[in-house]
Amino acid sequence: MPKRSRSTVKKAKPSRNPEVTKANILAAATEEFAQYGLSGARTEAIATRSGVTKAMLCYYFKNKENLYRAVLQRLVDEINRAFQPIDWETLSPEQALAAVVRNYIQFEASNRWHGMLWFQEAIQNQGRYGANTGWQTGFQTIVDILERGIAAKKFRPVDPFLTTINILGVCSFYFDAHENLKYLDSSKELLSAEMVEQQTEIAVNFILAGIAAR
Amino acid sequence: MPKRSRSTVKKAKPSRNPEVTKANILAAATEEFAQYGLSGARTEAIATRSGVTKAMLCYYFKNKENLYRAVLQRLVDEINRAFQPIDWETLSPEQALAAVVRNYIQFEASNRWHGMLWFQEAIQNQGRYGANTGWQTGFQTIVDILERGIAAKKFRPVDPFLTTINILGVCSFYFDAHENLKYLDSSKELLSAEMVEQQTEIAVNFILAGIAAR
DNA sequence: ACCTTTTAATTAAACATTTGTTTAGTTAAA
DNA sequence: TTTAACTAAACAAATGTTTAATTAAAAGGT
Repeated sequence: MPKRSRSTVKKAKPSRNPEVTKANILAAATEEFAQYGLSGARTEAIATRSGVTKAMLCYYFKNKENLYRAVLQRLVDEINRAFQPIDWETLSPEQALAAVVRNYIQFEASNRWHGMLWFQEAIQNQGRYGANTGWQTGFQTIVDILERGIAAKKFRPVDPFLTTINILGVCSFYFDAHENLKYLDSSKELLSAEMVEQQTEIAVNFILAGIAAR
Repeated sequence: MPKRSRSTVKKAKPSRNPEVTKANILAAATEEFAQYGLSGARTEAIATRSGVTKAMLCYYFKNKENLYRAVLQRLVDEINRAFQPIDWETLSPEQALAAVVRNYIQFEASNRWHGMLWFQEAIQNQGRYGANTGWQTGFQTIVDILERGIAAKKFRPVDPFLTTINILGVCSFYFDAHENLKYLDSSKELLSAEMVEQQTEIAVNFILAGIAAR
């Protein structure tokens, strides 16, 4: 039997603080569910990762399925919060798109498990547990900007729906697939701040050039 | 407990033909491993999906881990075969890149489980079982074309490594994430021939415009 | 402050299923 | 009759959940 990967969550000693313990469990569960999905995740592994016993998971979250729901809910809250700040209407279509792309890449970079988790949710559970609310927010924002840019003749008359998918692909793929990509050039540390910064600029230029009117 | 999704593999009646049976098992296992990964996949499910008993899996493949290896190996063979046909050197950089992109999208479209399986392999097993041979072939091809196009001043002086990742992102994301994306517009059948054709053209234009010299 | 009582967080062990693998037997083709 | 494909049932190990006991903190009375 193959060994499972180690956690990046610090195994805190029992804190006897319900909020801290719950947060530790949620963090560990997020990792485990992102890697293995609902059915593949092991409660034992989540317990070890968060430094508590399996019984604690049921104590705070009743059961595995419920814990999974809690993890998804927290993620939805996080992404919704992350997409508040920018005031899109005051920017030109190009500036707005660049801002959204940077924002989205930044979010993917600081929430390594986000994309993976929705991915697992979709292919294992057909979105039963979250109706994939995780994508909707960012998606509509980009569609709107594209339509505005097309109307203003700043962008080519591309299909907004498919083009938004391709833009999200550029933003997500680097992070979602980085465990695969790292084998292609072992000298590059894909998640380092410098590489992420470099990829951000390249992605922004690539996307803007890809839809610019000429 | 959540129910698992149904299979698209026809449950053939016992054929008493070792080759056919092995092929059925491999097809069913490919789906199951793509959805759930090595540890999450259930031998019971693979057996049901291929219309045989669990014992057959051990009979032909010894154990789950070995069956997984066989699935990965078959995938590597398939992708290597798929990337033979095109004679890159006789084409211009633009033509060559367009051809590779079309070819790759075509491959993703007809091998729904390919991308998902390497994804699971990477995040669950850190590439232990295949060293991610699945990406290498297509990747280097694109890097070479980009370098040729840059040298010929047909392409902007982009970073070939990161740009190739972004190109692969555009080609893969539509299919890898389609279980998520389908919730965004339920009126569109993303894997239909027409939609795939449309997405192919949009992706080719988007990519070529994204790196073209101006 | 000090001791007792209560409450809640936590654990260890038990339990019932599930799951991967093996065994022994059965069926059909050669 | 022999051989190989295949099945049903048994087995042992794992896995999700529950139970009962333990620990530490908070609360309350003197």
